[in-house]
Amino acid sequence: MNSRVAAQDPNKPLHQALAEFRRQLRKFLLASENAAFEAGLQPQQHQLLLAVAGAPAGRSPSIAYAADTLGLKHNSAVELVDRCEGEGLLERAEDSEDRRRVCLRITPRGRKLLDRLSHVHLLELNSQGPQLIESLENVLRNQHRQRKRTGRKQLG
Amino acid sequence: MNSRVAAQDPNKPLHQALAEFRRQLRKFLLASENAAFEAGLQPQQHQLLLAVAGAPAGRSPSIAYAADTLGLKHNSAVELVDRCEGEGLLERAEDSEDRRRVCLRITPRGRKLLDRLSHVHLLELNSQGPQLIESLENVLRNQHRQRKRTGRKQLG
DNA sequence: GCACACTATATCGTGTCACGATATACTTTG
DNA sequence: CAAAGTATATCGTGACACGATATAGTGTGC
Repeated sequence: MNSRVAAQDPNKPLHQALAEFRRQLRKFLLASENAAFEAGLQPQQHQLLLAVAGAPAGRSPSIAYAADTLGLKHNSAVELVDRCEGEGLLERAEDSEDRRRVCLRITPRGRKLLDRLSHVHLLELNSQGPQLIESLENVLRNQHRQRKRTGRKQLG
Repeated sequence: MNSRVAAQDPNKPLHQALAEFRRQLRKFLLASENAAFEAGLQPQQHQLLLAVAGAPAGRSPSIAYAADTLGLKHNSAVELVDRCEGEGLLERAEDSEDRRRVCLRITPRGRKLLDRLSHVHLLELNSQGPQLIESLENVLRNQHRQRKRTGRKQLG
């Protein structure tokens, strides 16, 4: 065995596929961050605006909602909102139903920036989305090959 | 005009679609980070291992390669390698062709952890990959609707 | 074979941000 | 209204990415 140079690591194809997928992911995320920077926002600020603007119809976008959506702890969300509010991107408003809650509302300025950013993202995804999908599908194709070696150890 | 409660923001469908896509993305990224933590690694350490293990055949994985792949500056990559090396996940080796370069090599321990993580990621993507793709395609569908309002301002 | 520009890696001080622990404000329940 | 539960806020800490800078190796012209 040990055909030629290869056969070094039977998991290599999987690692390569996953690495390529992450590469595509990062490419998009980097483009997104750059777009945010160019608009004068921190990436996280953009994400918060998007989360608030994209909140499902019936749901009032609170701090807790933001934390959940962005995968942050409550306190981190509070701080992020502080920063956004400080730059006039959004504002805290009273929640009519529960006065413990804060209802986040995007300012005209924030909305304008977000609209522009969303447009940029649409274009970006339109152009590199297919590659992203392909790299993901390529990972999944790997799974089939995996099955026949489930349980085996790599040769030590 | 102003039909019912809606019509508040003509960009809302786009924002919602993008927000949902980011939500899917974060779901995967969070799952990935958790998997890394459970293996005792920082997410970035996992990414570095994956990048090194998934390097294209001919390419020797240097610091610069790592920085480029992970979207980091050189110095940040150096620090990340320091941390990984400190935990015995990989080691610096001499590059035979260019002695300025460092050739990153995964240790047996690092490889074992990475193999396990890649397997977990494969399962994860197999189960939530389709949703990710769908949310992305849903964003792209939005683009068609966009065309007919290009250039118009939202009603003030 | 040495001065030069160029590239790769390393070090250090700084700033941002997420976090845990904790505090405060409001709601609900009894 | 007391107690328990939930939402938001504050503060100190730590991880990490960065810019600026330093060091080491490579290639070129002469």
